[in-house]
Amino acid sequence: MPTQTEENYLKAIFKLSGNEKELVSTNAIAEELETKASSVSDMVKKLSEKNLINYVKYQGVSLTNEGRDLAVHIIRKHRLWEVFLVNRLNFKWDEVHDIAEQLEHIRSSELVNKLDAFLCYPNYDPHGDPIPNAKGEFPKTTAIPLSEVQSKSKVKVVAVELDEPGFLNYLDKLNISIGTQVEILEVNDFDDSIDIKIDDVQRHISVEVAENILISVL
Amino acid sequence: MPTQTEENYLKAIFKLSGNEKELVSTNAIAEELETKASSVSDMVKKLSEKNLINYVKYQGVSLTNEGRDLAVHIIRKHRLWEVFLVNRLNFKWDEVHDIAEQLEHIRSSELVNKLDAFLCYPNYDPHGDPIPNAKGEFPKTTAIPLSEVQSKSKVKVVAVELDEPGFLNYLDKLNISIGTQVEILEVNDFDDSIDIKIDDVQRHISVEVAENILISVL
DNA sequence: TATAATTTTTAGACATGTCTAAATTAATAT
DNA sequence: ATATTAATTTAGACATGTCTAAAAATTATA
Repeated sequence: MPTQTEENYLKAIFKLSGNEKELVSTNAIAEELETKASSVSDMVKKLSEKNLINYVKYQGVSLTNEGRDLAVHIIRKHRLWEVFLVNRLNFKWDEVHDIAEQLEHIRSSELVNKLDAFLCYPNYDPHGDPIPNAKGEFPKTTAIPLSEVQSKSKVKVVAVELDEPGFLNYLDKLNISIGTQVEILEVNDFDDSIDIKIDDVQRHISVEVAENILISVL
Repeated sequence: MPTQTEENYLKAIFKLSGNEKELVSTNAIAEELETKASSVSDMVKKLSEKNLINYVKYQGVSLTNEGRDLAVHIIRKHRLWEVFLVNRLNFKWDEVHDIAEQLEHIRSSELVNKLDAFLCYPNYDPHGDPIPNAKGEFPKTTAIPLSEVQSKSKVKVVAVELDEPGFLNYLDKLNISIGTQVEILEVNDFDDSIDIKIDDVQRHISVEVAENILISVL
Protein backbone atom coordinates (compact mmCIF):
# COMPACT_ATOMS: atom_id res chain seq x y z
CA MET A 1 0.00 0.00 0.00
CA PRO A 2 1.59 3.27 -1.05
CA THR A 3 1.98 6.17 1.38
CA GLN A 4 0.25 9.48 0.70
CA THR A 5 3.51 10.89 -0.57
CA GLU A 6 3.97 7.99 -2.95
CA GLU A 7 0.41 8.50 -4.20
CA ASN A 8 1.18 12.13 -4.95
CA TYR A 9 4.24 11.11 -6.93
CA LEU A 10 2.21 8.60 -8.96
CA LYS A 11 -0.45 11.21 -9.67
CA ALA A 12 2.18 13.72 -10.79
CA ILE A 13 3.84 11.19 -13.09
CA PHE A 14 0.47 10.25 -14.56
CA LYS A 15 -0.35 13.89 -15.21
CA LEU A 16 3.03 14.58 -16.80
CA SER A 17 3.19 11.49 -19.00
CA GLY A 18 0.20 12.62 -21.06
CA ASN A 19 -1.61 10.38 -23.52
CA GLU A 20 1.43 8.96 -25.28
CA LYS A 21 3.17 7.53 -22.22
CA GLU A 22 6.16 9.81 -22.59
CA LEU A 23 9.13 9.39 -20.28
CA VAL A 24 8.90 11.87 -17.42
CA SER A 25 12.02 13.68 -16.19
CA THR A 26 13.12 14.08 -12.60
CA ASN A 27 13.02 17.86 -12.92
CA ALA A 28 9.48 17.88 -14.29
CA ILE A 29 8.28 15.85 -11.30
CA ALA A 30 10.17 18.11 -8.92
CA GLU A 31 8.52 21.17 -10.41
CA GLU A 32 5.06 19.61 -10.39
CA LEU A 33 5.35 18.63 -6.73
CA GLU A 34 7.26 21.76 -5.71
CA THR A 35 10.12 19.77 -4.29
CA LYS A 36 13.79 19.25 -5.15
CA ALA A 37 15.17 17.00 -7.87
CA SER A 38 17.26 15.13 -5.30
CA SER A 39 14.13 14.21 -3.36
CA VAL A 40 12.54 12.97 -6.56
CA SER A 41 15.59 10.84 -7.29
CA ASP A 42 15.22 9.13 -3.94
CA MET A 43 11.49 8.54 -4.27
CA VAL A 44 11.71 7.35 -7.84
CA LYS A 45 14.10 4.64 -6.71
CA LYS A 46 11.61 3.48 -4.12
CA LEU A 47 8.64 3.47 -6.50
CA SER A 48 10.71 1.50 -8.96
CA GLU A 49 11.53 -1.12 -6.33
CA LYS A 50 7.81 -1.45 -5.66
CA ASN A 51 7.21 -1.97 -9.38
CA LEU A 52 4.98 1.06 -9.67
CA ILE A 53 7.19 2.79 -12.22
CA ASN A 54 9.86 1.91 -14.79
CA TYR A 55 13.02 3.82 -14.04
CA VAL A 56 16.28 4.04 -15.92
CA LYS A 57 18.89 6.27 -14.32
CA TYR A 58 19.37 9.60 -16.08
CA GLN A 59 16.63 8.68 -18.57
CA GLY A 60 13.30 9.25 -16.84
CA VAL A 61 10.34 7.28 -15.57
CA SER A 62 7.04 5.85 -16.80
CA LEU A 63 4.22 4.18 -14.91
CA THR A 64 3.81 0.42 -14.86
CA ASN A 65 0.29 -0.92 -15.30
CA GLU A 66 0.00 -1.25 -11.54
CA GLY A 67 1.25 2.30 -10.98
CA ARG A 68 -1.05 3.70 -13.63
CA ASP A 69 -4.01 1.90 -12.08
CA LEU A 70 -3.23 3.36 -8.69
CA ALA A 71 -2.87 6.86 -10.13
CA VAL A 72 -6.19 6.57 -11.97
CA HIS A 73 -7.97 5.50 -8.82
CA ILE A 74 -6.60 8.46 -6.90
CA ILE A 75 -7.81 10.75 -9.67
CA ARG A 76 -11.18 9.01 -9.51
CA LYS A 77 -11.42 9.76 -5.81
CA HIS A 78 -10.28 13.34 -6.24
CA ARG A 79 -12.88 14.10 -8.88
CA LEU A 80 -15.75 12.33 -7.15
CA TRP A 81 -15.07 14.29 -3.97
CA GLU A 82 -15.05 17.50 -6.02
CA VAL A 83 -18.50 16.64 -7.33
CA PHE A 84 -19.66 16.04 -3.79
CA LEU A 85 -18.22 19.31 -2.52
CA VAL A 86 -19.73 21.41 -5.31
CA ASN A 87 -23.04 19.64 -5.95
CA ARG A 88 -23.95 18.62 -2.41
CA LEU A 89 -22.10 20.96 -0.07
CA ASN A 90 -22.45 24.06 -2.28
CA PHE A 91 -18.79 24.89 -2.55
CA LYS A 92 -17.79 27.00 -5.54
CA TRP A 93 -15.66 25.35 -8.21
CA ASP A 94 -12.63 27.41 -7.29
CA GLU A 95 -12.71 26.35 -3.62
CA VAL A 96 -12.57 22.58 -3.81
CA HIS A 97 -9.15 21.66 -5.10
CA ASP A 98 -7.21 21.74 -1.83
CA ILE A 99 -9.86 19.87 0.10
CA ALA A 100 -10.09 17.20 -2.61
CA GLU A 101 -6.29 16.86 -2.45
CA GLN A 102 -6.77 15.68 1.11
CA LEU A 103 -9.86 13.56 0.55
CA GLU A 104 -8.31 11.68 -2.38
CA HIS A 105 -6.03 9.85 0.06
CA ILE A 106 -8.80 8.33 2.17
CA ARG A 107 -8.46 4.57 1.87
CA SER A 108 -11.67 2.59 1.37
CA SER A 109 -12.85 1.22 -1.93
CA GLU A 110 -16.29 0.74 -0.36
CA LEU A 111 -16.40 4.45 0.36
CA VAL A 112 -15.45 5.51 -3.16
CA ASN A 113 -18.00 3.27 -4.76
CA LYS A 114 -20.80 4.28 -2.40
CA LEU A 115 -19.92 7.91 -2.95
CA ASP A 116 -20.02 7.30 -6.70
CA ALA A 117 -23.51 5.78 -6.39
CA PHE A 118 -24.67 8.57 -4.06
CA LEU A 119 -23.63 11.12 -6.70
CA CYS A 120 -25.40 9.08 -9.44
CA TYR A 121 -22.22 7.98 -11.21
CA PRO A 122 -21.13 11.34 -12.62
CA ASN A 123 -18.94 11.33 -15.76
CA TYR A 124 -17.35 14.73 -15.20
CA ASP A 125 -16.22 16.77 -12.23
CA PRO A 126 -17.09 20.45 -11.68
CA HIS A 127 -14.17 21.50 -13.91
CA GLY A 128 -15.30 19.21 -16.72
CA ASP A 129 -12.57 16.65 -16.13
CA PRO A 130 -13.58 13.06 -16.89
CA ILE A 131 -14.09 10.72 -13.91
CA PRO A 132 -12.81 7.16 -14.41
CA ASN A 133 -15.22 4.41 -13.36
CA ALA A 134 -14.50 1.69 -10.79
CA LYS A 135 -12.60 -0.27 -13.45
CA GLY A 136 -10.39 2.72 -14.14
CA GLU A 137 -11.89 3.51 -17.55
CA PHE A 138 -12.31 7.15 -18.57
CA PRO A 139 -15.42 8.35 -20.40
CA LYS A 140 -14.62 9.31 -23.99
CA THR A 141 -14.15 13.00 -24.61
CA THR A 142 -13.37 14.88 -27.78
CA ALA A 143 -12.69 18.33 -26.43
CA ILE A 144 -10.11 20.74 -27.90
CA PRO A 145 -8.59 23.88 -26.41
CA LEU A 146 -10.41 27.08 -27.31
CA SER A 147 -7.08 28.40 -28.58
CA GLU A 148 -7.18 25.94 -31.48
CA VAL A 149 -10.43 27.16 -32.92
CA GLN A 150 -9.62 28.78 -36.28
CA SER A 151 -12.76 30.20 -37.77
CA LYS A 152 -15.83 32.02 -36.59
CA SER A 153 -18.06 29.44 -35.00
CA LYS A 154 -20.22 28.55 -32.04
CA VAL A 155 -18.76 26.31 -29.37
CA LYS A 156 -19.62 24.98 -25.92
CA VAL A 157 -17.29 24.97 -22.92
CA VAL A 158 -16.87 21.39 -21.69
CA ALA A 159 -13.89 21.61 -19.33
CA VAL A 160 -11.06 23.70 -17.95
CA GLU A 161 -7.45 22.56 -17.82
CA LEU A 162 -6.38 24.60 -14.81
CA ASP A 163 -7.62 24.16 -11.27
CA GLU A 164 -6.30 27.36 -9.77
CA PRO A 165 -8.69 29.61 -7.85
CA GLY A 166 -7.32 32.70 -9.62
CA PHE A 167 -8.08 31.32 -13.06
CA LEU A 168 -11.49 29.93 -12.14
CA ASN A 169 -12.43 33.19 -10.53
CA TYR A 170 -11.51 35.05 -13.68
CA LEU A 171 -13.76 32.74 -15.69
CA ASP A 172 -16.57 33.47 -13.27
CA LYS A 173 -16.09 37.16 -13.98
CA LEU A 174 -16.30 36.48 -17.72
CA ASN A 175 -19.45 34.47 -17.08
CA ILE A 176 -17.80 31.32 -18.37
CA SER A 177 -18.61 27.99 -16.75
CA ILE A 178 -19.02 24.38 -17.90
CA GLY A 179 -21.77 24.31 -20.52
CA THR A 180 -21.53 27.98 -21.46
CA GLN A 181 -22.16 28.66 -25.17
CA VAL A 182 -19.54 30.88 -26.74
CA GLU A 183 -19.55 32.51 -30.18
CA ILE A 184 -16.12 33.04 -31.75
CA LEU A 185 -16.10 36.40 -33.47
CA GLU A 186 -12.47 36.90 -34.44
CA VAL A 187 -9.08 35.28 -33.92
CA ASN A 188 -6.36 37.95 -33.80
CA ASP A 189 -3.26 36.72 -35.60
CA PHE A 190 -0.66 38.96 -33.99
CA ASP A 191 -1.21 37.76 -30.40
CA ASP A 192 -3.62 34.84 -30.89
CA SER A 193 -6.16 36.53 -28.63
CA ILE A 194 -9.82 35.89 -29.37
CA ASP A 195 -12.90 38.06 -29.52
CA ILE A 196 -15.92 36.16 -28.25
CA LYS A 197 -19.56 36.79 -27.46
CA ILE A 198 -21.38 35.28 -24.46
CA ASP A 199 -25.06 36.05 -23.92
CA ASP A 200 -24.83 38.97 -26.35
CA VAL A 201 -21.91 40.47 -24.40
CA GLN A 202 -18.69 40.82 -26.36
CA ARG A 203 -15.40 39.94 -24.66
CA HIS A 204 -11.72 39.67 -25.42
CA ILE A 205 -9.56 36.84 -24.07
CA SER A 206 -5.84 36.07 -24.27
CA VAL A 207 -4.23 32.87 -25.60
CA GLU A 208 -3.16 31.92 -22.08
CA VAL A 209 -6.78 31.81 -21.07
CA ALA A 210 -8.00 30.19 -24.30
CA GLU A 211 -5.45 27.39 -23.95
CA ASN A 212 -6.99 26.37 -20.67
CA ILE A 213 -10.60 26.26 -21.81
CA LEU A 214 -11.69 23.05 -23.52
CA ILE A 215 -14.61 23.26 -25.91
CA SER A 216 -16.55 21.18 -28.39
CA VAL A 217 -17.72 22.77 -31.64
CA LEU A 218 -21.48 22.99 -32.02
CA MET B 1 -1.12 23.13 13.32
CA PRO B 2 -0.85 19.68 14.88
CA THR B 3 0.09 16.65 12.79
CA GLN B 4 -2.31 13.73 12.42
CA THR B 5 -0.37 11.82 15.02
CA GLU B 6 -0.57 14.71 17.47
CA GLU B 7 -4.31 14.91 16.84
CA ASN B 8 -4.66 11.25 17.70
CA TYR B 9 -2.79 11.77 20.96
CA LEU B 10 -5.04 14.70 21.88
CA LYS B 11 -8.13 12.65 21.11
CA ALA B 12 -6.87 9.77 23.24
CA ILE B 13 -6.06 12.06 26.16
CA PHE B 14 -9.49 13.67 25.91
CA LYS B 15 -11.15 10.28 25.93
CA LEU B 16 -9.13 9.07 28.90
CA SER B 17 -9.48 12.17 31.04
CA GLY B 18 -13.24 11.70 31.35
CA ASN B 19 -15.54 14.34 32.75
CA GLU B 20 -13.51 15.24 35.82
CA LYS B 21 -10.30 16.24 34.02
CA GLU B 22 -8.31 13.46 35.66
CA LEU B 23 -4.58 13.23 35.07
CA VAL B 24 -3.88 10.69 32.34
CA SER B 25 -0.95 8.30 32.66
CA THR B 26 1.63 7.52 30.02
CA ASN B 27 0.73 3.85 30.09
CA ALA B 28 -2.98 4.55 29.59
CA ILE B 29 -2.24 6.60 26.49
CA ALA B 30 0.10 3.92 25.19
CA GLU B 31 -2.57 1.27 25.58
CA GLU B 32 -5.26 3.46 24.00
CA LEU B 33 -3.10 4.16 20.95
CA GLU B 34 -1.55 0.70 20.82
CA THR B 35 1.96 2.07 21.05
CA LYS B 36 4.82 1.96 23.56
CA ALA B 37 5.12 4.06 26.71
CA SER B 38 8.46 5.39 25.52
CA SER B 39 6.87 6.77 22.36
CA VAL B 40 4.20 8.42 24.48
CA SER B 41 6.87 10.00 26.67
CA ASP B 42 8.44 11.59 23.62
CA MET B 43 5.20 12.85 22.17
CA VAL B 44 3.90 14.17 25.45
CA LYS B 45 6.99 16.33 25.71
CA LYS B 46 6.30 17.80 22.30
CA LEU B 47 2.61 18.47 22.98
CA SER B 48 3.58 20.13 26.21
CA GLU B 49 6.01 22.45 24.40
CA LYS B 50 3.18 23.41 22.07
CA ASN B 51 1.00 24.21 25.08
CA LEU B 52 -1.62 21.65 24.13
CA ILE B 53 -1.23 19.66 27.35
CA ASN B 54 0.00 20.18 30.89
CA TYR B 55 2.72 17.71 31.66
CA VAL B 56 4.59 16.96 34.87
CA LYS B 57 7.19 14.22 34.62
CA TYR B 58 6.16 10.96 36.25
CA GLN B 59 2.78 12.48 37.17
CA GLY B 60 0.66 12.44 34.04
CA VAL B 61 -0.93 14.86 31.59
CA SER B 62 -4.09 16.92 31.18
CA LEU B 63 -5.33 18.98 28.24
CA THR B 64 -4.97 22.75 28.17
CA ASN B 65 -7.96 24.72 26.94
CA GLU B 66 -6.38 24.92 23.53
CA GLY B 67 -5.67 21.17 23.47
CA ARG B 68 -9.16 20.35 24.63
CA ASP B 69 -10.66 22.56 21.96
CA LEU B 70 -8.64 20.83 19.28
CA ALA B 71 -9.65 17.40 20.57
CA VAL B 72 -13.32 18.36 20.63
CA HIS B 73 -13.20 19.59 17.06
CA ILE B 74 -11.62 16.35 15.89
CA ILE B 75 -14.39 14.44 17.64
CA ARG B 76 -16.90 16.75 15.99
CA LYS B 77 -15.50 15.89 12.58
CA HIS B 78 -15.37 12.18 13.34
CA ARG B 79 -19.01 12.03 14.39
CA LEU B 80 -20.33 14.22 11.59
CA TRP B 81 -18.60 12.00 9.05
CA GLU B 82 -20.13 8.95 10.70
CA VAL B 83 -23.57 10.48 10.26
CA PHE B 84 -22.77 11.13 6.61
CA LEU B 85 -21.53 7.60 6.05
CA VAL B 86 -24.54 5.92 7.67
CA ASN B 87 -27.37 8.30 6.74
CA ARG B 88 -26.29 9.29 3.25
CA LEU B 89 -24.01 6.56 1.96
CA ASN B 90 -25.91 3.68 3.57
CA PHE B 91 -23.06 2.20 5.51
CA LYS B 92 -23.99 0.08 8.49
CA TRP B 93 -23.13 1.43 11.95
CA ASP B 94 -20.45 -1.18 12.50
CA GLU B 95 -18.61 -0.29 9.28
CA VAL B 96 -17.88 3.40 9.69
CA HIS B 97 -15.37 3.74 12.49
CA ASP B 98 -12.18 3.16 10.54
CA ILE B 99 -13.20 5.40 7.66
CA ALA B 100 -14.19 8.19 10.06
CA GLU B 101 -10.79 7.82 11.74
CA GLN B 102 -9.29 8.91 8.44
CA LEU B 103 -11.85 11.58 7.56
CA GLU B 104 -11.56 13.28 10.96
CA HIS B 105 -8.11 14.56 9.99
CA ILE B 106 -9.21 16.45 6.89
CA ARG B 107 -8.38 20.11 7.49
CA SER B 108 -11.01 22.65 6.49
CA SER B 109 -13.36 24.35 8.89
CA GLU B 110 -15.48 25.39 5.89
CA LEU B 111 -15.90 21.72 5.04
CA VAL B 112 -16.95 20.67 8.54
CA ASN B 113 -19.49 23.41 8.83
CA LYS B 114 -20.97 22.81 5.38
CA LEU B 115 -21.14 19.11 6.12
CA ASP B 116 -22.89 19.91 9.40
CA ALA B 117 -25.47 22.02 7.53
CA PHE B 118 -25.87 19.37 4.82
CA LEU B 119 -26.68 16.80 7.51
CA CYS B 120 -29.14 19.24 9.17
CA TYR B 121 -27.04 19.85 12.31
CA PRO B 122 -27.38 16.41 13.91
CA ASN B 123 -26.98 16.17 17.69
CA TYR B 124 -25.98 12.51 17.80
CA ASP B 125 -23.95 10.17 15.64
CA PRO B 126 -25.10 6.69 14.57
CA HIS B 127 -23.84 5.22 17.86
CA GLY B 128 -25.74 7.80 19.90
CA ASP B 129 -22.64 9.81 20.81
CA PRO B 130 -23.20 13.55 21.15
CA ILE B 131 -21.82 15.80 18.41
CA PRO B 132 -20.32 19.10 19.61
CA ASN B 133 -21.39 22.18 17.65
CA ALA B 134 -19.07 24.61 15.88
CA LYS B 135 -18.31 26.31 19.19
CA GLY B 136 -17.29 22.99 20.72
CA GLU B 137 -20.33 22.65 22.97
CA PHE B 138 -21.83 19.21 23.50
CA PRO B 139 -25.60 18.68 23.58
CA LYS B 140 -26.76 17.73 27.07
CA THR B 141 -27.32 14.03 27.67
CA THR B 142 -28.53 12.20 30.72
CA ALA B 143 -27.93 8.62 29.69
CA ILE B 144 -26.87 5.86 32.10
CA PRO B 145 -25.43 2.41 31.36
CA LEU B 146 -28.03 -0.34 31.14
CA SER B 147 -26.01 -2.18 33.77
CA GLU B 148 -27.01 0.39 36.37
CA VAL B 149 -30.71 -0.15 36.02
CA GLN B 150 -31.91 -1.76 39.28
CA SER B 151 -35.58 -2.50 39.01
CA LYS B 152 -37.98 -3.80 36.44
CA SER B 153 -38.67 -0.91 34.09
CA LYS B 154 -38.98 0.22 30.51
CA VAL B 155 -36.04 2.02 28.99
CA LYS B 156 -34.89 3.34 25.62
CA VAL B 157 -31.43 2.78 24.11
CA VAL B 158 -29.84 6.16 23.40
CA ALA B 159 -26.20 5.32 22.74
CA VAL B 160 -23.48 2.66 22.78
CA GLU B 161 -20.11 3.11 24.44
CA LEU B 162 -18.13 0.77 22.22
CA ASP B 163 -17.43 1.29 18.52
CA GLU B 164 -16.15 -2.17 17.68
CA PRO B 165 -17.72 -4.03 14.76
CA GLY B 166 -17.96 -7.23 16.82
CA PHE B 167 -19.99 -5.60 19.54
CA LEU B 168 -22.23 -3.63 17.17
CA ASN B 169 -22.87 -6.74 15.16
CA TYR B 170 -23.91 -8.60 18.27
CA LEU B 171 -26.37 -5.82 19.08
CA ASP B 172 -27.80 -6.13 15.56
CA LYS B 173 -28.38 -9.81 16.24
CA LEU B 174 -30.21 -8.93 19.47
CA ASN B 175 -32.26 -6.41 17.48
CA ILE B 176 -30.86 -3.55 19.57
CA SER B 177 -30.19 -0.21 17.93
CA ILE B 178 -30.42 3.46 18.92
CA GLY B 179 -34.03 4.16 19.90
CA THR B 180 -34.94 0.55 20.67
CA GLN B 181 -37.37 0.17 23.56
CA VAL B 182 -36.28 -2.42 26.08
CA GLU B 183 -38.22 -3.87 28.99
CA ILE B 184 -36.11 -4.94 31.98
CA LEU B 185 -37.53 -8.18 33.34
CA GLU B 186 -34.94 -9.29 35.88
CA VAL B 187 -31.50 -8.36 37.15
CA ASN B 188 -29.60 -11.47 38.22
CA ASP B 189 -27.56 -10.75 41.31
CA PHE B 190 -24.93 -13.48 41.04
CA ASP B 191 -23.48 -12.36 37.69
CA ASP B 192 -25.29 -9.05 37.13
CA SER B 193 -26.70 -10.35 33.87
CA ILE B 194 -30.08 -9.04 32.79
CA ASP B 195 -33.21 -10.57 31.31
CA ILE B 196 -34.84 -8.22 28.87
CA LYS B 197 -37.70 -8.18 26.39
CA ILE B 198 -37.57 -6.53 22.99
CA ASP B 199 -40.62 -6.61 20.70
CA ASP B 200 -42.09 -9.41 22.80
CA VAL B 201 -38.95 -11.51 22.42
CA GLN B 202 -37.16 -12.38 25.65
CA ARG B 203 -33.38 -12.17 25.77
CA HIS B 204 -30.52 -12.58 28.20
CA ILE B 205 -27.50 -10.23 28.21
CA SER B 206 -24.26 -10.16 30.21
CA VAL B 207 -22.93 -7.25 32.31
CA GLU B 208 -20.18 -6.67 29.78
CA VAL B 209 -22.78 -5.94 27.15
CA ALA B 210 -25.07 -4.00 29.49
CA GLU B 211 -22.21 -1.72 30.54
CA ASN B 212 -21.77 -0.57 26.98
CA ILE B 213 -25.40 0.24 26.27
CA LEU B 214 -26.57 3.66 27.40
CA ILE B 215 -30.26 4.12 28.10
CA SER B 216 -32.73 6.61 29.45
CA VAL B 217 -35.56 5.42 31.65
CA LEU B 218 -39.02 5.91 30.17
C1' DT C 1 11.67 1.75 56.24
C1' DA C 2 14.05 -0.95 53.25
C1' DT C 3 13.12 -3.78 49.27
C1' DA C 4 10.59 -5.27 45.40
C1' DA C 5 7.63 -4.31 41.60
C1' DT C 6 5.82 -1.12 38.53
C1' DT C 7 5.75 2.96 35.89
C1' DT C 8 8.02 6.36 33.41
C1' DT C 9 11.82 8.38 31.18
C1' DT C 10 16.20 8.42 28.63
C1' DA C 11 19.62 6.81 25.33
C1' DG C 12 20.47 5.16 21.08
C1' DA C 13 18.77 3.16 16.83
C1' DC C 14 15.81 2.91 12.71
C1' DA C 15 12.49 4.23 8.76
C1' DT C 16 10.45 7.94 5.97
C1' DG C 17 10.86 11.90 3.37
C1' DT C 18 13.12 16.01 2.93
C1' DC C 19 17.17 19.17 2.05
C1' DT C 20 22.04 21.22 0.52
C1' DA C 21 26.25 20.58 -1.60
C1' DA C 22 29.16 17.87 -4.31
C1' DA C 23 29.87 14.47 -7.89
C1' DT C 24 28.44 12.27 -12.00
C1' DT C 25 26.26 11.76 -16.48
C1' DA C 26 24.17 13.61 -20.59
C1' DA C 27 23.39 17.29 -23.88
C1' DT C 28 25.05 21.39 -26.37
C1' DA C 29 28.17 24.44 -28.44
C1' DT C 30 32.43 25.77 -30.15
C1' DA D 1 36.42 16.27 -30.23
C1' DT D 2 36.60 18.94 -26.38
C1' DA D 3 34.65 22.32 -23.30
C1' DT D 4 30.75 24.13 -21.31
C1' DT D 5 26.23 23.82 -19.53
C1' DA D 6 22.35 21.45 -17.79
C1' DA D 7 20.21 17.55 -15.65
C1' DT D 8 20.52 13.92 -12.48
C1' DT D 9 22.28 11.29 -8.78
C1' DT D 10 24.86 10.54 -4.43
C1' DA D 11 26.50 11.69 0.16
C1' DG D 12 25.52 13.32 4.36
C1' DA D 13 22.41 15.81 7.34
C1' DC D 14 17.97 16.77 9.60
C1' DA D 15 12.99 16.27 11.41
C1' DT D 16 9.26 13.16 12.69
C1' DG D 17 7.65 9.33 14.99
C1' DT D 18 8.64 4.88 16.22
C1' DC D 19 11.14 1.08 18.82
C1' DT D 20 14.23 -1.75 22.40
C1' DA D 21 16.96 -1.81 26.30
C1' DA D 22 18.59 0.39 30.28
C1' DA D 23 18.19 3.87 33.93
C1' DA D 24 15.52 6.60 37.12
C1' DA D 25 11.50 7.64 39.79
C1' DT D 26 7.38 6.25 41.98
C1' DT D 27 4.39 3.05 44.33
C1' DA D 28 3.49 -1.13 46.76
C1' DT D 29 4.94 -4.73 49.87
C1' DA D 30 7.04 -6.99 53.52
